[in-house]
Amino acid sequence: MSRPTIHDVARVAGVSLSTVDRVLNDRNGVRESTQARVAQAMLQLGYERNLAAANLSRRRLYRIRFILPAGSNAFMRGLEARVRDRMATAAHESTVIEVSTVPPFDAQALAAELRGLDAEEVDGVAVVATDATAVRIAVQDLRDRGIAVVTLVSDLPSSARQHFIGIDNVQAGRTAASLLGRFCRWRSGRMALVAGSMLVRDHVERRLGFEQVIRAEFPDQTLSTVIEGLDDQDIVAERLADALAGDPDIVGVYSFGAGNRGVARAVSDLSVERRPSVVVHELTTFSRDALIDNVFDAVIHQDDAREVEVAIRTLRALADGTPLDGAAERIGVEVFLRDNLP
Amino acid sequence: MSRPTIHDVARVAGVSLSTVDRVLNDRNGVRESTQARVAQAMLQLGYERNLAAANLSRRRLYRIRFILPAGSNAFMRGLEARVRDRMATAAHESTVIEVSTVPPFDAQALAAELRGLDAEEVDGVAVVATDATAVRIAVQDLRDRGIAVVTLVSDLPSSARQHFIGIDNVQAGRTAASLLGRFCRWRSGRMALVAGSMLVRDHVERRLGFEQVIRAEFPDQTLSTVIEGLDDQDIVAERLADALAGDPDIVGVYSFGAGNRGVARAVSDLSVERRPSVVVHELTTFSRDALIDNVFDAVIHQDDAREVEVAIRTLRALADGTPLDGAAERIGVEVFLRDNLP
DNA sequence: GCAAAAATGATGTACGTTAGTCATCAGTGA
DNA sequence: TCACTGATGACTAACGTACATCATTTTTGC
Repeated sequence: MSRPTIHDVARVAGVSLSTVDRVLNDRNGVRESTQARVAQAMLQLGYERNLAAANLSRRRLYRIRFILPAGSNAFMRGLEARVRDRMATAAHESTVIEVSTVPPFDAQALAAELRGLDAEEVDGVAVVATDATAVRIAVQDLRDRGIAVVTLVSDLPSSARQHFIGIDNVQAGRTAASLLGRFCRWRSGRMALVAGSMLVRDHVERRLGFEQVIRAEFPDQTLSTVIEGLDDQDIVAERLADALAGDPDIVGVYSFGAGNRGVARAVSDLSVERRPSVVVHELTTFSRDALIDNVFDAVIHQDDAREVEVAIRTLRALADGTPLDGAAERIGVEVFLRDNLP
Repeated sequence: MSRPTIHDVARVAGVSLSTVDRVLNDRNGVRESTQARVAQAMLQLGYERNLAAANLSRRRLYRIRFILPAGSNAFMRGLEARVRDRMATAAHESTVIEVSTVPPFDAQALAAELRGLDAEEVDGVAVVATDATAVRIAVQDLRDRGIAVVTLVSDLPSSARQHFIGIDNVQAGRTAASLLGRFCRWRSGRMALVAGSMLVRDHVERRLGFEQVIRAEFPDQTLSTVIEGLDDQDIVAERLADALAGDPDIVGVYSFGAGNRGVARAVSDLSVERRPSVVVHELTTFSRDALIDNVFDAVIHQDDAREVEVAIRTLRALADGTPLDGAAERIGVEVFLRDNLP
């Protein structure tokens, strides 16, 4: 009928409620043989603890900390906004969310912030990682202190983080190439790449993926050198305009850093026939408009609201040892054209 | 500090717990003036009922019924599998999921099934709607009896259903056109359309969206007549092969019904240079492989697992009158290329 | 001003679990 | 046999809410 309770388990195992409780919350002072009996009863009944009741009783709070880079990066500020949007709802689910920001690209600052976290105050951390050894050590330390850690948006490979929540950037680059390659299949030429800074791992990966696919599958297309736009729209506009002016064979542009406005300016200056196909990253009000105006052809996107949601769910699941469905929580590389905009 | 409880509300309003309870669960026998005092206290404290505790106390079960078309439609069987996958997890969230199937395209049978639902046994229904008046009436009737209704995958416009959970099929068609138009921008020709049956609303909408965009934005491309494949791969293969043989100018194929295998067979027979760009619907193991083999260029997809998830969340929210975030629950038109496959 | 009716309070039990205290009992070693 | 230890049981209060019962107060109609 309805789900079995600890009472049922106690009855079936022939022990008292207290003993079941002792086993369940593995407190000490239970003989192995009776532990086994209780475990057997649970198995037999298919007992599963009622988390809602348990949390009510122990007044559990899930305390989650998001650590994001400070600064003017539009994506990060959007992400922070999503986190803050989520706070109110989280309260209903007895989870307290806090956000802190650290100087971007500063591994020491990030490591220090992580070190400052206390297991008495935080159950889990979602961190936009800067890839450095100091950070890896800090993460390991957090785990040792019993704090769950997931990386968000930007991963920290071969560290002690329990999950990575974000897109596969190589795949993103491949997807862009797959699109641009097809867009330009019947007019071959050169593909221009616009990066933010090649010092950022994400950008390196996107480029890698892009070049892989263009080389392997679209041999008619050649790659021009990478334009470093430093995530600044004016610099992007200027350098890309130069490139386009200097090379009339550029039929495709893939911009995988910030500075979409700069890309749009440089492209719009060209006559419609000479315009390259353009793929950029991150759907924003601006890139959205550019899609609608047919200045951009496609936008590669990661759903930040979903990333936040998944981070919270993952950390909660880690906190109470619940299994979670990896496939369902996957963050995919999304493709937006002007016609499937949300 | 922590969230206020009914005790706090009672204290602040200067009434007893019983009275707060009466107001909260609007039982009768409370003077308007004191109702107002209690409401005022709640407002002042920002009281919000602890759903977990309430549900525990009243042993609430959310009873949800999915009603899907029977038959061999692969998408529907996949959807059903997703629902069944979700059942186990749902038990932990005190929700009981049931599935029933009805003969496809049979409005009377569906209406009868809906009529047979009892509010004593079901709180909410997620139904893949067949578009007919009988069904509309049955839905209105369900609502009158206090049962929540959402439509899934296929909508029932201007009915009493509270939400539609699925993709916008016009948008899906537009997206396909946007892709194919770009894929074939530099080699203009004819676009072939492969439908299942034009009697199904979804297919009509997809075609509509597709033609809109091709006409408006890709005037170089012309549309060939629609091939009706009747969702049968052999028929699709034969008719499409005929069309391709008869018209060497076909540069793009958009198939928006079932029968992807047939599309693949017809296309694969052509030499690589003569092959059109191909966009189809629904990511399955087959269409996935076809993407990888470069037989299909893109797949338009709706995430069935997500649809199930959202349906459950929506019905639960409707059951306890919680607001829900429309934007977050939106089902988007997804685009898959061989390089962003999950 | 009185009885009847309506509104409110007081109290207890329940939901399934956590967590504590204290008592009991069996087995241990000396 | 004694004192001691470890395992177990019995009981209680609590988490925040729902719901029922009965007693008490206030309001209403006359």
